[in-house]
Amino acid sequence: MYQSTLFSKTKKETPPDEVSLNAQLLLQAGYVDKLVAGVYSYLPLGLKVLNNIQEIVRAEMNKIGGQEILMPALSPKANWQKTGRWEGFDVLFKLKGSGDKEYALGASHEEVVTPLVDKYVNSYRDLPVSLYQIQTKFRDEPRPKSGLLRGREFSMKDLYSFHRDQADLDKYYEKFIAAYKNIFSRCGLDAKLVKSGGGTFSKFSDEFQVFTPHGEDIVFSCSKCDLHQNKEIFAGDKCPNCQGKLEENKAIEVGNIFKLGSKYAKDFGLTYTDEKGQEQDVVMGCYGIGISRLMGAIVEVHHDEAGIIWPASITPFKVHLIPIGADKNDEVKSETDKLYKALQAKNIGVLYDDRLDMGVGQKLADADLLGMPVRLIISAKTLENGGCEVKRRDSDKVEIMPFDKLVEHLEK
RNA sequence: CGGGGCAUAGUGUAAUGGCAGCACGAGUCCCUUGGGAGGAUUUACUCUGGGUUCGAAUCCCAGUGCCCCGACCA
Repeated sequence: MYQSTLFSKTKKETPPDEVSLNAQLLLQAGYVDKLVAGVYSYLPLGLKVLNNIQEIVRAEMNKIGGQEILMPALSPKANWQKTGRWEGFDVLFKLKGSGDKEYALGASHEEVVTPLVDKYVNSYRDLPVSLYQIQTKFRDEPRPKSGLLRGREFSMKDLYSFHRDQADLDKYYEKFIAAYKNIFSRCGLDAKLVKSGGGTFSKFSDEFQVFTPHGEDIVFSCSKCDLHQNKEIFAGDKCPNCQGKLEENKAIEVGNIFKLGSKYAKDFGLTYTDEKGQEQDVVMGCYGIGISRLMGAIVEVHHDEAGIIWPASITPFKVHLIPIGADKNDEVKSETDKLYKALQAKNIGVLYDDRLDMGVGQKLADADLLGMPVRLIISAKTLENGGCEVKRRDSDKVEIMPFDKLVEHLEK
């Protein structure tokens, strides 16, 4: 993509009132725009990142048998009354339509998915089944904060699994833990599985937490046995497993999985008939990942003083191509154009800084801020040296590489 | 939902109760290309509603919004 045509622009100054790093960097670099507290627009580059994260999540969910659907964001009051969450879910957005009919904006989808599954699941032969969606969630948080980490409207993947009994759920639950670990590591994050307090309907849950100084959760980790527990449920000073010493860390919750049991199945009469002709309650699990929060968490972890450092797996473009002196030097211009086409032909994502009226300092500062993993510079100097300068965003090492080797090198 | 801070041009900031200014940006022109360069010229601003005052960006009251701390986070 030509940078001169890019809708968003970087800002010279960091937003002065933002403290959280992901908010500062994503706003300054023009990845997102804030409409009101906790509500963001995703601009062209930001949406690319979000989509890349979604694709990783999709791939891992599909791999373990998840089937993607899309449920409505709007749902009728009656469904929420059935589960007791019309009144019981503090952050639920409620609204009135014509004829004073009342609705909720989806804050979670048990109230939609359970009656949906009830229409199709009748027999033990129909189980297990896993349905997921990637959708905008709405929660009227009392205090949105920290950029993308806690919003009133955010992108979430929620999967619901349905089983004939607890043993089957337990078996699947382990698969999800493995899939979640893959997702986070593919996104460049080291997420720890943390035991945590559950909500109203389950005694405990498992959270995936990324340790960073700007997290809002506190996690106790055992130095000996790799047990991690949320402060919510545990506040002693020794590991309950092995009496090892505990370390306290701040962390961001990027995923949360629950065993729901039959609570929602009972509310909606979701049952199946077993081999003996007996009617049984379906057992459910629920598995969430905050897609937009994940994007914020990645920035919290991957950055330096100059800007963002995107992991290659989710970067909007792999390469930032920057000519220097292209308006004066025809060869610089033509070689850069040629390389741009060659990279595109190989499907290597490339942002071409073709802005002619911009000083080199500004271009390089933009490149650092925007954070593409590979920076390529072509100038009279690099052409004299036989090629193009290659620098990775996460290192200070600079090397000159001939054009014929370059494309091949970048394909790796 | 309790507490604190802040609110001036598109952005960032200045102005004892007395002519709202500067920088960046944006427009036009010139110049410039290895770390936000320079010149000429144009452009645009006091969150909302009340009050005090001869006079309010400035003081007072209310509201709204943003950020931060806490509570909350199925």
